[in-house]
Amino acid sequence: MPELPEVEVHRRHLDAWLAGHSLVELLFKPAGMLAGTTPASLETNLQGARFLAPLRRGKHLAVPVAGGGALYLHLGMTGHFSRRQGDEAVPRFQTLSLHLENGTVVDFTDARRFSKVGWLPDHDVTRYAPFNALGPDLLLSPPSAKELRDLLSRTQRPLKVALMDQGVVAGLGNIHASEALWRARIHPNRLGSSLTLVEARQLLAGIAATFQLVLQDDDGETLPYVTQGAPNPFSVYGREGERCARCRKGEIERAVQAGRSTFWCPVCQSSNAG
DNA sequence: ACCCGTGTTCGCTG
DNA sequence: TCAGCGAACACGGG
Repeated sequence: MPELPEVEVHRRHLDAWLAGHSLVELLFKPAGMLAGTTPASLETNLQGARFLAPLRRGKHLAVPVAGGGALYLHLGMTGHFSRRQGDEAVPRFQTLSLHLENGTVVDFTDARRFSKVGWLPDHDVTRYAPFNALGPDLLLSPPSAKELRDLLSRTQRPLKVALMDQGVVAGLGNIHASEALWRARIHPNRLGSSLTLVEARQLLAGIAATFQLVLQDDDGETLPYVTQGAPNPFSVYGREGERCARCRKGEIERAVQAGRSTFWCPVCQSSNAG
């Protein structure tokens, strides 16, 4: 369930579950593979591996292994990690299972199978694709307002679309891009090149706040996503036709940009809709 | 049965 | 070169 904050929650889980532990058995049902990785090469490289502290950049994860190299993971649309004891049933949608020396098993499940798994040849994963193509990580090393404005000023695309380009800034997906723009009171259709310094500052605050909604709510298992049957935790996402919770005047609108649904309040976010 | 979808990539067109 | 569009990937859920 992955945009940056959800992936960060998964990284914390992997840190608690994997770091310092060794692999005794690998079960792998090939889903998407990182270019250059084959199932056989992954199994060879992971044989008996001892895992170190996992790292995240944007929505990408890497778990370095003692002695060199790292397991690469991307959750796609529906990737999820869970943990069980070795004698418990294999979860539905399993794509990867890491059996550890302490008797626990860490499973990677992915119903929709858009996830990717791979092997990176070095601990310095940022040297390699896909890490080397990412813009600044919006949680770990967020740009300054000026840097963000400069990054966005290079494009004539709508802000919502530019913000989702992982090469511009890394971590925002379809939900949090709409949410952050709503918090910053900026219309999603504004061109990246039109963003002012003040607006860039508002946008950074909006991004931080929208991420915080997920990170502070981390109870270890459930993440606030709309598809879980829980009430929609978001302010505009999935709320087309509803009254804006902030101004109580606008009715949330929905439009498709770059093939993805964008939601916004036409009253709060009216600035130069362009 | 139909439509939608948290991500990413590729090909085509203007 | 850039931007926009549609499709593709594969499958569950409303």
